Amino acid sequence: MQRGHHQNVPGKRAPVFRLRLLAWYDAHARDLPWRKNRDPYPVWVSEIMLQQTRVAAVIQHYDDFLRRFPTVEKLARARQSSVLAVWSGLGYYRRARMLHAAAKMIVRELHGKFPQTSGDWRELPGIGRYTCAAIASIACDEPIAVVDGNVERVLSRVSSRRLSEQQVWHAAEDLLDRERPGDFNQAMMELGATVCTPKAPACLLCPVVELCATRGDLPGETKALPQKKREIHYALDHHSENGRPARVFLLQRPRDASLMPGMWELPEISSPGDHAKPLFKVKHSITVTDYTVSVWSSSPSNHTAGKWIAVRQLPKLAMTGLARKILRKAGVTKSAGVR
DNA sequence: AAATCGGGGCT
DNA sequence: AGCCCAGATTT
Repeated sequence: MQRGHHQNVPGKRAPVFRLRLLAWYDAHARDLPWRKNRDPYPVWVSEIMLQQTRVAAVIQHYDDFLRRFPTVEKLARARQSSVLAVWSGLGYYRRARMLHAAAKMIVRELHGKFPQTSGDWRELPGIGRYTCAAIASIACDEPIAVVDGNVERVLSRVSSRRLSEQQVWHAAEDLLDRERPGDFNQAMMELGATVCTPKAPACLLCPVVELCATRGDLPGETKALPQKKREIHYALDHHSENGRPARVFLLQRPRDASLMPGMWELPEISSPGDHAKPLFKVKHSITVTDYTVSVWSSSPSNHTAGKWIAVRQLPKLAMTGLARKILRKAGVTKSAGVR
């Protein structure tokens, strides 16, 4: 009887939780591009893009990606470099390679038919415990719960306990609305992203505040990763024709580099040399390092390796996000919308 | 279990 | 200047 410790939202209150959460979601769900339908392909693409990536960042790439690769067949037929070019700036480029590999598997091995269960989705590269459940609940209506950073935070606040990974998944499964699993999962994440935020949660706006044990406090510890700082210098060299940028000198990263292998970037220079001032500076953070980037005007004679790339080709080139940012800021390329 | 993989936006 | 995000894979 008093064994109810293991229940996070007590069983009797779980139906109320579902009702209020879904009613809130029906009224407040953000109008996101991947919520236009429940077709497996766009849902799958969105879930891969959303791995460890904020909604706002995904929105900037999602429509471009689907325009370029409207079907799994088109994606499977594409070159990897084309896929990476559209992915450029989104980060975690392994996701793009695995998405591409999975598309080939779906076309060649599954004859273009998408998996219909979370277990079958799980077999594909780039799809782990979270993603297979997210896709299957949304696109296949399979009653399976997801746990991401949002869900974990919501559930630990609601229960006022720090839960092991096993416990979180169990709690999410208990709470799941089995009639509308896809909406329920998205509602949990939406609540975490927009109301039950890491800091300063908006409990006054929360549909389940009355069922919440903490109402804002988060039990347990936070893990702090040390963020290193580095300065780095790049050489920017470009030709102009008719007063417009025509070609730019770029370098391809080694194919076997662990970080962004095979992608194009500006040549790095060890020191600024005699130049008094860089063209400009930008800030950029990758993995655990915050870079202060200085961009220097440079003459061709300094270059040994690398290639002159036509500016018109740049949108189709697998460039690093930093290179894209620099070229945009330098006025070599226009704003992000160019295809 | 821990390390690795991008990048950016908010506090 | 931290923090941390609709995680998966490798070691």
